[in-house]
Amino acid sequence: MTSTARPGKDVATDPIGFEAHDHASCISAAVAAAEAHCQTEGLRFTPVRRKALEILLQEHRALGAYEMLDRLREAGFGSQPPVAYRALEFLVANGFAHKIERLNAFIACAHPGASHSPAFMICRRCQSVAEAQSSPARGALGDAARATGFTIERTVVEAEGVCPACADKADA
Amino acid sequence: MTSTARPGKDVATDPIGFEAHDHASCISAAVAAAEAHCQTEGLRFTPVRRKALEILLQEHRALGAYEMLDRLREAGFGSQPPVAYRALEFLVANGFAHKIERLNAFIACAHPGASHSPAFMICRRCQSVAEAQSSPARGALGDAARATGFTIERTVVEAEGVCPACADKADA
DNA sequence: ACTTGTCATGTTATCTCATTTCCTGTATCC
DNA sequence: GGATACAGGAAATGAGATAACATGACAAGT
Repeated sequence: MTSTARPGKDVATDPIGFEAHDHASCISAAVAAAEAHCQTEGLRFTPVRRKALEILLQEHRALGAYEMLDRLREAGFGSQPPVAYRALEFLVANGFAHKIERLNAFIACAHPGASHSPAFMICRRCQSVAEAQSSPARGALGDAARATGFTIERTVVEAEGVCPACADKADA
Repeated sequence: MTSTARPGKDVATDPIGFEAHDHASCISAAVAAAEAHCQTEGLRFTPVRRKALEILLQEHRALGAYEMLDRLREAGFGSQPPVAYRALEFLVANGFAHKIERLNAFIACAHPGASHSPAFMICRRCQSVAEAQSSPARGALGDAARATGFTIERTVVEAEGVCPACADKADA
């Protein structure tokens, strides 16, 4: 994992997105954006859901459902799996988070609001995940779909490899 | 050997999977091809591995590891999870099968021998899976990887949607 | 023929991930 | 107030995956 496993502090150069972040403000901004979105859509941004999103943003990495459950329990919420799964399902359904199929884990959306067909780069060394955009329907896959009459509704695009930080470590 | 699935020949770009098959012969052909490949590569195409591949080919759909385990047990092999997982791992490692991350399930490779960066189309109604080719490293994802210094080693590309057969059913 | 190393298989136990089911509270609408 | 729809809590279980260890098959080296 990352060198600095201290949530909430000194994350300024956190390599996880492969870039630097002003973490504290990106959290509050994302939460506020989610809240606003829920308001306009008539969705309920309840305490568990808010807390789950905060946790994902704070960790800034892919979190398993049971890790999420631990955090939620610490925060005083229910401690049974469905509590975490329901909150995560809500976040994913509304574009505030994504599920990384390869890891069976969840991560806060890095581009909330943006039109979404996300792609992920997963470091097999440090497990860090970076989010990018993709348009898989416009490549060979799209051609195949059109040729067979398959209707694409959603895509999972996940690249596994080595992030720059781990590559550097290996060189040294 | 059959009309549609000739391993080793250049069917590589056919998005097969939502089409008719001469099943019996496509199974034996694929098994024979796998056997030949193992021979030349010095790999051991043991009874469990052969049976596992036959099962995948026969079912012609994505099979969970425990379903596979059930079939293997019926066929007189060991009945503990590692038996199935090891056989599946061998098949995947050698390109005879693929794992569908979205389903946590395994399917026989539709283009054995072809250079492999597979993409899948998964019907959310009937769970059928078709295999196509993809080159995700050449699109937006590849650009993002180069921009950040991420080295792509492997990609998972899975599209979820509705297959032509199920779409027809819905129309009717 | 015997030993050694390697790989495959079998088995137990355990771990992680995910869902079903049922019940309770609480907003909202009429 | 009563109906209804949704959210959350809790129990139990299902489903996916692996660690750890023992045994068996087989080829290579002596």
